[in-house]
Amino acid sequence: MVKTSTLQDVARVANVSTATVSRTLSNPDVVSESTRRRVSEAVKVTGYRINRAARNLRTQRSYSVLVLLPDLANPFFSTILEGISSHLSHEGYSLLIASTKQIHESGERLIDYLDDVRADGIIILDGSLDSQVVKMLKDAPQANRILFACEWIEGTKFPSVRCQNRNGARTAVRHLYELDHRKIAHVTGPKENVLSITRKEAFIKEMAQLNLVLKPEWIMTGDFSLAAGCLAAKTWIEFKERPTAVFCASDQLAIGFISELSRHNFKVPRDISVIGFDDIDFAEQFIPPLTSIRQDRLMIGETASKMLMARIINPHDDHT
Amino acid sequence: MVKTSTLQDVARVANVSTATVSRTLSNPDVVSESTRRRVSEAVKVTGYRINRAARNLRTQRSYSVLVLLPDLANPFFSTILEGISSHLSHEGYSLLIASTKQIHESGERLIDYLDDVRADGIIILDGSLDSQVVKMLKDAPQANRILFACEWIEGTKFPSVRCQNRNGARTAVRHLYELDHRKIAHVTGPKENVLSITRKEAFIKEMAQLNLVLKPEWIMTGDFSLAAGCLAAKTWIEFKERPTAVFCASDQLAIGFISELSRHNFKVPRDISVIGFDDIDFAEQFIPPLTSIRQDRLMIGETASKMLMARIINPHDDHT
DNA sequence: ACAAGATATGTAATCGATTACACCAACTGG
DNA sequence: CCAGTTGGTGTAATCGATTACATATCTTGT
Repeated sequence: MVKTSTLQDVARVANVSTATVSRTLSNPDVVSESTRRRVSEAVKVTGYRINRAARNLRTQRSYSVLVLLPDLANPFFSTILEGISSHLSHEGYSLLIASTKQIHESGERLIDYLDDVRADGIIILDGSLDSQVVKMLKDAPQANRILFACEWIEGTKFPSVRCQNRNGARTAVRHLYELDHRKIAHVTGPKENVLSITRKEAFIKEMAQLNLVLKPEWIMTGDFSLAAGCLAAKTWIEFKERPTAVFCASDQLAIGFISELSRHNFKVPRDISVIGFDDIDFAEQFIPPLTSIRQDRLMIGETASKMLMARIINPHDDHT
Repeated sequence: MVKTSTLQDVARVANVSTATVSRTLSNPDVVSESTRRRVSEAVKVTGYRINRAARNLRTQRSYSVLVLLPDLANPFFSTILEGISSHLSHEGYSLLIASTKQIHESGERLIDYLDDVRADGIIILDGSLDSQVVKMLKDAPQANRILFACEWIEGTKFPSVRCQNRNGARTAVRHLYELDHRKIAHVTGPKENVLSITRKEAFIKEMAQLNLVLKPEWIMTGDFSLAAGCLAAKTWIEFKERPTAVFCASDQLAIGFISELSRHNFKVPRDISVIGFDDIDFAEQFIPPLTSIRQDRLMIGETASKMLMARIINPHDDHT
């Protein structure tokens, strides 16, 4: 076992009390210039490192935040994580990660993270949480230290940081309209997903706004995946009257769509214009004809982290 | 502030001492059947949840592991993370994440995570750590609670979990050989990267083994990226005598290579066979002609986690 | 010169779980 | 019948930092 030096050791060397050392470290302004120097010196010679476990116990805080993902292996979330992580680390907080699946499997309760001082707050990136879990979270007294990012759950009061879903969809349609497209199709995400629904609604609304005809079959239900994109492409090929443009609810869909078309010797944008949603790096580099509605995921992560931090530090505000 | 009940509360309700409650919870076999029942009951009625901060302080352990990544936004690591996370959660451990960049920026020292009881061990997924940092880690008394996965650092005694780089490269060459290819090119990863170097060496060795001619210019230096793959494709096109197959050190390279070729109306595998390395999901689904050397990243993560856990629990073994 | 305030520091309780040690009762074998 | 063992439980110290409160010293204004 490695023995690190404690506050006591520093106090002894600096010839002051532990209280003074603690103050010097966490609130240097209240101690005198000379003590500050002596303590700093003592910290240096003893190689003192604070013991977080002790601080956490005393302050009942962990100085860390839990991020809950639906699935760690999904690259979609990594940029958001990067945003969160960067802000947290800047604030001296640590980042804990868990996946919905594992929480569920291990029979652990999400709220326990807050209860047992493992995390000071939770950011949830999963809009399809079990409704029982959601209910428990909603009613918990610590609910104000939980927020959603990217996805959210309709009908709860949890704050959420979202990208411009409505606006994005509108922009996509406008963009295609300005390229003189009048027949525009849409490939949606999973049926029950809030993002899908929001984007689809905005799509329909904007089509109406522009007085464009929208045949029901032009809205193809997918699930954000490449495979669904391929499927949609096959459907499109079969149409008697083919839309000249398609707005896909994700880049994965769009890429699947384009690649399936190219397998059937259709060319983008010669035969059809495709616009995606998310702006994943991979797409950007790989499929030049793919235009995408940018989601600044770094920013989403950072904003979420900032909001949560504000709530942790000032738990009584309701931050409306 | 939410007041959760403590061991004391449970003890009072069950009419036993805190010691007994603690024992019941962590080591049920040593208490009598009847106490066990009374305590469980008391836990239920009080809604007791252990306070980890207190336990951590007392036991000087945090029951969590830090994973250090070069860059969170790189999707390559997410599957490894999934493997690590799943095993940790199964063992009741938490997963802390940090990126090399942020550690560096915040001026924090990696070893502090072990020193200040934030983490019990560290898994490093970054083979290009600053050599100063590595040195500090190597000499630290807690060095036996650090290990590498995927990448590693030559010349250190840190254990590392690796995929079959040498074997993979050999398999790739053999595979191409069996498809009757005799002129095989190689696109490498970043020059100084251990993975690149290992794979390149194995490639060269296997080519020699099979008595195949290997022109120096057939080895193209890349950096694992799509862009580098595109570049390599352009180089290939320029060759007077074109190799009929190419082994790319990553799937990204391979995809870039294939897509650049298709832009110049070359077809895979008609004009050239391409084999990648990593087996990223995306590639698999999207580029059917791409064969790839599978890296079971889930397994790598899980193995790393297991190894680390063994070292945490039994710190004096040297686990040779 | 002295009350009132400001400034700096020390004393000691505290957070909540773990565990070494002590203790007692019940049982065993000779 | 008693020494020795076993099983079950309680007492209290402990981990290391924070902080309310007490105390001491120094200013400052009148």
